[in-house]
Amino acid sequence: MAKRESNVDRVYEALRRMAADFAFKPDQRINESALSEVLGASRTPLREALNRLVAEGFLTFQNNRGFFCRPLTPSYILDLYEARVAVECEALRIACSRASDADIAGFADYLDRMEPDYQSATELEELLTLDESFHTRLVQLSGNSELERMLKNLNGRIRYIRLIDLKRMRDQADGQAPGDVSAHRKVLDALRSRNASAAVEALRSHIEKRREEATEAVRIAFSQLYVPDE
Amino acid sequence: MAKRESNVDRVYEALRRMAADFAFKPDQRINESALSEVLGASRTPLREALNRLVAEGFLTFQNNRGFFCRPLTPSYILDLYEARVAVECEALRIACSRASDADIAGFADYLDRMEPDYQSATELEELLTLDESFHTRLVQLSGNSELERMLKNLNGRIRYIRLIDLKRMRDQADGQAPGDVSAHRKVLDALRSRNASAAVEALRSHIEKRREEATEAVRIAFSQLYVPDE
DNA sequence: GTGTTCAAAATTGTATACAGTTAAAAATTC
DNA sequence: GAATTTTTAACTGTATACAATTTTGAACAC
Repeated sequence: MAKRESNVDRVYEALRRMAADFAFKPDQRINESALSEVLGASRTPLREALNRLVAEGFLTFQNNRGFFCRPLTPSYILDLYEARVAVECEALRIACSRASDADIAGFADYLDRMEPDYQSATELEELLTLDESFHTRLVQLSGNSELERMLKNLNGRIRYIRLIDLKRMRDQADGQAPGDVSAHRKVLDALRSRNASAAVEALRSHIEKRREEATEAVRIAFSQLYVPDE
Repeated sequence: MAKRESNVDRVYEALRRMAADFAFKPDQRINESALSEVLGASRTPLREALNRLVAEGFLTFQNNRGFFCRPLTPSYILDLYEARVAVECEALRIACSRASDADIAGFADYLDRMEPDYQSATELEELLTLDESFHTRLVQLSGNSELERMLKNLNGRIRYIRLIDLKRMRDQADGQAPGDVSAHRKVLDALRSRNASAAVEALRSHIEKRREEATEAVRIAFSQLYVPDE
């Protein structure tokens, strides 16, 4: 029986999760020796995994100084969401002209099946997974694996931001509830009628609205976090 | 005096160049020991560089089997060009609404200065660099470093395809000459008048036209390459 | 010849050692 | 006591060794 997962893969997955959840403090150096002990692997596979994460934009790297956790700044958040608009809207445009009727119907079914879960979800992680999977499946309808890869990367880096946003939405419940899928339905309806420009505009405004909320949520969370301590 | 560039950086750059120019045969395993000797470094930094390239999509990796050069297939080429449309068109849209007049004027100056070089360029590499820099600078006008990072990655992987395309354009000279910048001018004019939708459509059709040519050029190049040998 | 089995060789996976560099602490100067 | 230099410690960079795995190829059966 062949071993399916290598040590590097395991370490990589663990690190990605840690980076996505900001288990590392922003801009702080990551100590390789300490981390390798925690993860139960030597520095060699650890550094290979860290190099992957640098290439993917989760971490940064400086010569002879090591690996650092990338901090969350407003302009970084803006960049990530704009990149999502680029990737998702173009994927949707392609899907409108290229996806089969069967695939679109399958996507519609999926949304129907998920809606009850979406509205009854109590855990933020659960909500987040459902939201992410809507966007992922949408991009998959384009059949373009480069766009899919890009979205996966962006989603990984946006995860923490989304969590902060969802937390605020649940706590405050001003405006729409976290489980609102009406924006998703609007996109689906336009897709079903193969109206590319309407679909793209619906998706664009959905993502941009979420970006505004998220930026504000992160701003508030950080202002509460960085109270001058003494 | 601090050493600016590490061994990994040097190896990474060499490998990226090799991968972009298909110095490795498609789908063939990359021998780490042999390669480390060629590059004058041990396997440790070599593997770190290889891991970066896998994360960036230049190479693939299989557990216990090693690193492989990714083959050029028609659907892969399509995916890359579609991703370019996604990234560049959204960047252009953002640039239309956000770039300063001064930055746009600077971009126009750049195009004016480059046009003579473009038309007199004899080396394919030179033409390629000029074409790439137009698109890179365009994306930089958006001020979004994620889109810039994405384009850089795509350009790296498309390089070889573009070379094949330019070679064919020069050899055949059917249709437009390689040094034709009229499509670039059209994009610039729309950008200058801040007409986002016109600019985006001009850029989209430019990239898509190039994609069609490139796909055809690669098809022909490969059909000549893969003649049954005996 | 084709397919199978097994041994040998080659190759990858990872721990470890040590050199080179940076960061921290201590000593020194003003 | 603040700033500067020197010393020490910690950490990163990379070569190397060896274990685990895969590939190769020879021997064999049919």
